[in-house]
Amino acid sequence: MDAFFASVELLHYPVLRGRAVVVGGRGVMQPQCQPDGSWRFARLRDYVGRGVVTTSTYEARAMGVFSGMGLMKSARLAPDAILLPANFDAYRDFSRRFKVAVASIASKIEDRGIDEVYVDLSDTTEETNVLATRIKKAVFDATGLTCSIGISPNKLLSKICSDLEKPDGITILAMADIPTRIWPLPVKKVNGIGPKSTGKLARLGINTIGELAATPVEVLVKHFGRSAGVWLNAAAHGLDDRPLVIDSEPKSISRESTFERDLDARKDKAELADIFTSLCMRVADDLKCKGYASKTIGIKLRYADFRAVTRDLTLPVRVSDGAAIRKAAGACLKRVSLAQRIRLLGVRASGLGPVEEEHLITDSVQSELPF
DNA sequence: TCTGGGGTCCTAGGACCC
DNA sequence: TCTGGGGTCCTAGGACCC
Repeated sequence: MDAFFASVELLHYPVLRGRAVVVGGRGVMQPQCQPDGSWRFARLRDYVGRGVVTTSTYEARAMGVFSGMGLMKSARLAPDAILLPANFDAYRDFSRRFKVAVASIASKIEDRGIDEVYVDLSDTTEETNVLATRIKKAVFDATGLTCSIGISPNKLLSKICSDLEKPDGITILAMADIPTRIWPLPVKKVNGIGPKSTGKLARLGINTIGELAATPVEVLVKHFGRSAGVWLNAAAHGLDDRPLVIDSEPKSISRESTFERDLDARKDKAELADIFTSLCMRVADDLKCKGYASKTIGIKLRYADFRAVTRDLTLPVRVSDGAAIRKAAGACLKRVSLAQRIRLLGVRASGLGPVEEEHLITDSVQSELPF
């Protein structure tokens, strides 16, 4: 989907079309309808806090404002940009609608988060461009939103080329097009090559996917290890044999919160305890809502210097209630240093499985006996 | 004025078992 | 006296993605 969250907001506030608009932050003022029928919006320049840009319109991107950037920093680039609070319920609703629309045309779908899917079109006989146009129309009819589609022999290439003609694009790519269309691109366009790998490759003088393809695999293996080196080489040649993952179960469920100011384990004890308990309760709610229980409870702390630590505790049986989660998370908390100020606290449940019934737990305890 | 929140996957070491 | 090899589970950290 193109600038998904921002585009959903524009459906709601069409007066903002063509403007630099940013979605993000916490405690951002909801747009207010004036007596004369006009809207009053928050401005980026007035934001104070630790929020980041969740999505920005293409007009805002043209000013250098991208996802993940601190709002205070982006305010220097685009002080007059409109700032809207995120409305995740609406985005989830539009997400469901766009996926249903795609599914009405192609049933083999891999869910890749709120605004992306992979679709297997290999069984179709329809002309590719016609098919892509039909999918885009179905999505637009269902949501009023545009998307961009990349069609290629595999997921790696489709992901890259879906981005080439954004917004509202269709890009069809064959293996023979790789030298002209893929190799000139920077390596970070490959899904899986992030900031760290991009930096490391740059230090080796490798900046484009073509330069990566021209690098002997032994050189890559030497610097990135066997597994990553071989993968980098294959990716640069557009090779990817991963199948679509049609149905998948969640592996973990977590909640975390960054504080408005860094908190001190001693001075802000009560506040931290409240936040910690509430995170545990939210994880418990999420687990129950989705019908899971968790064998491993973990915590995450981020200190004022942005260093993060995690601790895990695996329990004898899966749990899903807030009290049990809090108890396990509390035990994890005892194993981290609380000498430094804290900016983030998180609670995570993994090792997910069905909620165990009382008699099953008893059975399993009994069966543990060695006689 | 640094840097959200919800995830997945990988690596690597140690415990433990057969 | 100087000690295998394979497998699984657990833990911690880190890279990456949406």
